[in-house]
Amino acid sequence: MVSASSTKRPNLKPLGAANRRSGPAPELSRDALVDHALDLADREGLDAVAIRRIATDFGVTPMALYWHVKNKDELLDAMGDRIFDALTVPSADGDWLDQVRAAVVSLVDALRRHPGSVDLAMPRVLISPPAQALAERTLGLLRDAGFSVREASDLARQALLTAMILVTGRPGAEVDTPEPERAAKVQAKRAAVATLPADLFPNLIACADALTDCDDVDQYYGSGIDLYVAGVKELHAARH
Amino acid sequence: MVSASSTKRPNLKPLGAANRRSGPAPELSRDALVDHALDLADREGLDAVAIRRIATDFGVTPMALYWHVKNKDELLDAMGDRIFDALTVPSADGDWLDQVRAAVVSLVDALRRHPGSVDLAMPRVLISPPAQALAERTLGLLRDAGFSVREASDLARQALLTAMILVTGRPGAEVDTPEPERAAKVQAKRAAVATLPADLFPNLIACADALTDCDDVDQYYGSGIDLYVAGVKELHAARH
DNA sequence: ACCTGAACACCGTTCAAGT
DNA sequence: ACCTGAACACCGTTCAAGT
Repeated sequence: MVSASSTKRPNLKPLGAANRRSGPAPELSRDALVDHALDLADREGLDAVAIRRIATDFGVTPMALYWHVKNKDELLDAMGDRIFDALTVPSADGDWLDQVRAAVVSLVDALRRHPGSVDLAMPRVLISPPAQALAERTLGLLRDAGFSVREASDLARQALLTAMILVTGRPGAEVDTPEPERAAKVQAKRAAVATLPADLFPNLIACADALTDCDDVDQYYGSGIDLYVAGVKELHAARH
Repeated sequence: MVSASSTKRPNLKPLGAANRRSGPAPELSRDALVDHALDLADREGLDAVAIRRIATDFGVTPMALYWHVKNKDELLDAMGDRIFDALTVPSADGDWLDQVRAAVVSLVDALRRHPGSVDLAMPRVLISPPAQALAERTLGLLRDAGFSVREASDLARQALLTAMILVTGRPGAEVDTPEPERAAKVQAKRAAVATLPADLFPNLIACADALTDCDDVDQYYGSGIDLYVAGVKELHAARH
């Protein structure tokens, strides 16, 4: 019952562990590594996911990580896989278009949990089992609706891309920048628009606030998904 | 008519300049810097855009770059702006929906020229003058068609995101990975799919090739843009 | 105006060695 | 099985100094 890592600590630094905020610095393990990396990416951006940085967060030397993970790429891949682990394949009832919508919704929901690591999802979508399951379902829906292999593939890919881009490109969610300078960037954009001649750029000026911020997050995702589903519907209708 | 930089070269390395492939290593200047950085990103990915790396490409010390550019962020911003410089605002004739399509096409065409730097575009879209012009036009079209400020803003943003994602996510265009390992990654994906039970994943198996490669690039972009335009059309029709 | 030298605080990774 | 020490080749950036 002795608290882990209280014994046998070399007398180097004051403590070495949890000196970063929000870091309880738990037992080192592959899972703990991936979890911490995902958290880090969400809080400070993907660039903050550094072997050395994570090592000090765990109170350990950088090389310790190489026991649990082959190299940084493998860590990144594991993060991508972990994102899809939260994926739930929706139940198969309702209109086929509703089911397509449900698939995109579940994709968006999974990605929203780790906005800082969304870019890691694409390369793993054909490898992660839950993602494979959802892909199979979606492709089946599209194929049954009459789309060709090429069309269904393109539409399914677009579904993932849409979900990714909604999360990544959400205004007000620049994940990699801490509050002080994030506000400065938004300010810079609005300022750049504000100096424009009002007679030449009436619409841009009118939409500046709507473009740089996002009052209702759920309706933002809703309308993004609506656009995709509406596109699929229209393309399907145009096939006759 | 003496060739530039042939005089007064310190006797350090053999030559120091153009030792990287494809590098004529021209006169150092802000424009040359940005051009080279864009090329680098297209050939080897955005990570290859490093101050020190670029410096050696120009045959110069890293600190020399800081005269032409405040820091790396400013270089990245300049790259984003340069992408939009190739943007042509399409002529204003035809159906409003055709004009919306033309706007997306021109966006895609600009982004396709620098696939490695597409991610730098989003933060500059409200700051780059050509992008402002296209945004104004697009927002005007959508507003005139009856969409609200919020709707028009979301749709216009989605247009940019769609263009970005089409270029970024194009199968067979993993920009950051040189040929040897790129083929290996595609192979890994297809292998992962191939080992799946054929009775449970018929569609995924049937679509594996279509998902991992892109035979006809122009039709790929065409159908991606079609989906967006069809979505806008359907959303517009649903407003009555 | 334009560039260098030296220095600092980072980064990923390998390899041999410790327990 | 799990971690460390030392080393290597990178990275962005600052500051004082050169021409």
